[in-house]
Amino acid sequence: MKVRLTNTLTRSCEIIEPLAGPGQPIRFYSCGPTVYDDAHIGNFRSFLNADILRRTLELVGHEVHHVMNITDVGHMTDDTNADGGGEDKMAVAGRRLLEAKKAGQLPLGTEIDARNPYAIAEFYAHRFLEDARHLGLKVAIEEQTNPQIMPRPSRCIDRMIELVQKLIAGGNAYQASDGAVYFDVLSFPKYGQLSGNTLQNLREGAGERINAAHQAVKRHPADFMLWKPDPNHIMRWPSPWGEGYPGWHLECSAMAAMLLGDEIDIHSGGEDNIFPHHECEIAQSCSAHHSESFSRNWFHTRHLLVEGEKMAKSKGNFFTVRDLFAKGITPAAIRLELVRTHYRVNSNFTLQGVRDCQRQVDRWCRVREMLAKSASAAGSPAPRGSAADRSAADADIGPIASAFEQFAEALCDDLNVAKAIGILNEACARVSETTSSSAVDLAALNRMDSVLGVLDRNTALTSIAADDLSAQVDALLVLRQTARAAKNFAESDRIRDQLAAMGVQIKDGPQGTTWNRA
RNA sequence: GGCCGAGUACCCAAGUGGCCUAAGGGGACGGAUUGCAAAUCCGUUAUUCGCGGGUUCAAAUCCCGCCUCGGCCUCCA
Repeated sequence: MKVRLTNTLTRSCEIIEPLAGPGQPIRFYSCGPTVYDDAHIGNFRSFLNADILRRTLELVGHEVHHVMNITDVGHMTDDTNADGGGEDKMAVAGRRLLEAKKAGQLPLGTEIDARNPYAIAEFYAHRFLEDARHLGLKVAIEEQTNPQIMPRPSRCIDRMIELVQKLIAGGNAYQASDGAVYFDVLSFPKYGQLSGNTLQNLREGAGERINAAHQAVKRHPADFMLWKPDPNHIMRWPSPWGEGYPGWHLECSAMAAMLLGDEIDIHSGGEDNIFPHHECEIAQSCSAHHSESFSRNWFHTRHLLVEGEKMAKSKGNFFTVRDLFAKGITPAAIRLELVRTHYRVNSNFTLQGVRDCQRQVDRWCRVREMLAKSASAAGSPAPRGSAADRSAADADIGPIASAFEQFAEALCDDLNVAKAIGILNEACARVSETTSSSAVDLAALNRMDSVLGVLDRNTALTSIAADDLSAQVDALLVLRQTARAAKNFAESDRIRDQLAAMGVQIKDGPQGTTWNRA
């Protein structure tokens, strides 16, 4: 089975085969977060779709070398001056942290030097990795044993300087009269191929955000910065062009080449990365390495709306994943809500949608428990490798196992997650408790979940405060059970109402009463 | 102005020329179950695909026009 994926560069759906040859790993680079604040659900939609792609490639047997950067350098606040002006976002984050500290809003035990940009980046990078692992981002889980797969640009400045030197030597970059080094877009005729923003189109567009004074020193208005000398900047390094900092397109070109090679298979990011970021990366990488292409396939996830509107702090519809964890929503439900809409369509994140996903995952978990119970009761081992064993298992193939091919095929078809979910649901409805195929079905379900990544993540992250609650709830449930045994239903219902007022919903089952936060 | 997407039931969403009188989930409604609930399980829930034309034996799917929404055009996932 082969994975087909829409390539932004060619605008067509293409089969993914390792560039290095059959059986070789797929080299996959994802643009990761910039760590001057907590990542929000929109960021995670893009990261999780990259994760689904990676897991789908693995499902069909590819080895995937996946790298995701954690950007801690080079982002400016001032959008009217794209050539490196404005304030460093780390400096702004430091001020914000300082204010939060004064207001007593930082979590207990947080000690951070808000004047040190590296400490700020480290603080948010750590929080990002926590969030990412909760949501099952495989690259972040692997990072624990192999830290280099999530590189930090601040530790790769040498590679960036080398790249700039190569570009200058090759005639693709120049130092302007303001001291900054710029990429010469006229030296790269394919500029604009990815985004459609060809130099011709850019000129017609006559962007109003271009600052005339800065444009004056450049050979072409679209030339972009590679190195900015600035002895007063909060994060700066020595370079042949003076102490300063690198342009923000440089990091991915340098780190992808360092960790994956000059040409890679797939490069991903959010749709807003298409231009200018990825367009500029292509120009830099191809020019520096004298190669035809930088990445064979470009994978872009469209933006997320929240409750039908563009996400914005001022609208009150801005969520970080931590906000949602705090509401008692499980990581699995958030993960599913963020990946169930096709990656090439804008999705609309809603709290209702998260609840839908929660119920969906709960149901799959129940099916899995049932299969596990039934399989262990039957004592039937998972099918072994021998031909005889396998044919015996085939005779007994259950609804989930027989849906597996279709499920995988849906994912291979440009990551049709919604269709795959539909196939799984139909199969779940046909699972019965008395079946001799439980072990086979269970194995198939677990394989499906190796892509969905939700079944082992369906537990709410509880806080310290929650433990007090559970002690109270348990005490009330004992009282209620006593009342019910005495057929004092008025009292038992009163206790149930009291629990409901505490935000606790209860279920009477054959094994006793269970509860959860409503 | 340039480039790129999208409009399918109350909500989310699959379907890109005939197997579509349109998957799947949520909700709602009906049934089973329950002391009553909740949860669970079963069933019902779009003759119709933004609007108007056209092509075709056949259109949600192709073509033309229109309307609406979203993204990018040097902060951004």
